[in-house]
Amino acid sequence: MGRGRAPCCEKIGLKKGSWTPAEDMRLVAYIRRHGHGNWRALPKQAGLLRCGKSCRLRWINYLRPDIKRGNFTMEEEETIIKLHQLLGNKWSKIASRLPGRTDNEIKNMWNTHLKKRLSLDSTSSSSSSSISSNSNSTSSDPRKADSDSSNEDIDVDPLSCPITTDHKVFSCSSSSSSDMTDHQPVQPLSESTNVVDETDMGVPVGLDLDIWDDVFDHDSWLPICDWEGPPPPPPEGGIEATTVGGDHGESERWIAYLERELGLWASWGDQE
DNA sequence: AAATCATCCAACCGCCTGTGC
DNA sequence: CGCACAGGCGGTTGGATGATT
Repeated sequence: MGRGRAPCCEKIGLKKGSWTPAEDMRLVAYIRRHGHGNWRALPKQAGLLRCGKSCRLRWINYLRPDIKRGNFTMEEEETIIKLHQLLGNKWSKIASRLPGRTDNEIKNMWNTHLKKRLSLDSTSSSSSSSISSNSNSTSSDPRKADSDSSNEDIDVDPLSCPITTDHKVFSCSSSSSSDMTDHQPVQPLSESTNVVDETDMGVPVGLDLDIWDDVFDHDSWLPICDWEGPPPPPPEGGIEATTVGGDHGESERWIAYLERELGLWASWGDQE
């Protein structure tokens, strides 16, 4: 690209802006059923009036079941700072060392919190803080930082893989070049486990999806929270790594969680 | 209570890279 | 080898929300 390539999608008639819960559910349903082999073709096949890029971004940054949401821990922040020293603005590489965190999330975290914090640190203690000195050089102009020879060749993880914090961790069986945004495409569900129904609004039910660690007991996978009560708390504890094709109970629990997260619970209840 | 300002973060945009033909 | 395409990345934007006046 960069060679006069046409836009990734027809701009006309495609929706932009925030995603609605129904769109989210439709996207999740499609990906869990068919995988995402071709992002450009996906929205059409899934019946979404969205650009393929938009679908991909939404999936990676928000809908992927292995996303860890909630505040960054101190360990995570320190990890980001250290990795930024090494890698510069290579957010996807940094994200690959922080299981459950997306490059976008880390980038936002850096721009809104860590950069300020480091600049404050550097001014308050003008002594030789390697972090502040390095971050200054990299954050001012990331492209320069990228071309810096010290950052250039860090393709292989200079640290052990991955840097873990107190949360659930992905297996690191894949090669070092992979990262969180570069997982193998989600595999379609097998027919036997693939029970996807769609309501009139395209909301799937019976998906085989993963579940939050905080929401379900790890051994029994029974819900910890009261499902008849208020919605479950935000998944601050992170989510277990994906195991596509797990048992059906997982599906239902996950979809129940999604329904609540996306605010579809009430509307579904109305429909039934 | 209303207006204004500041902050956060989801999403978009444009460019780059990798791959197949 | 060159081209076209798709995926991916990083920078930026703008709406939403919270804080302050």
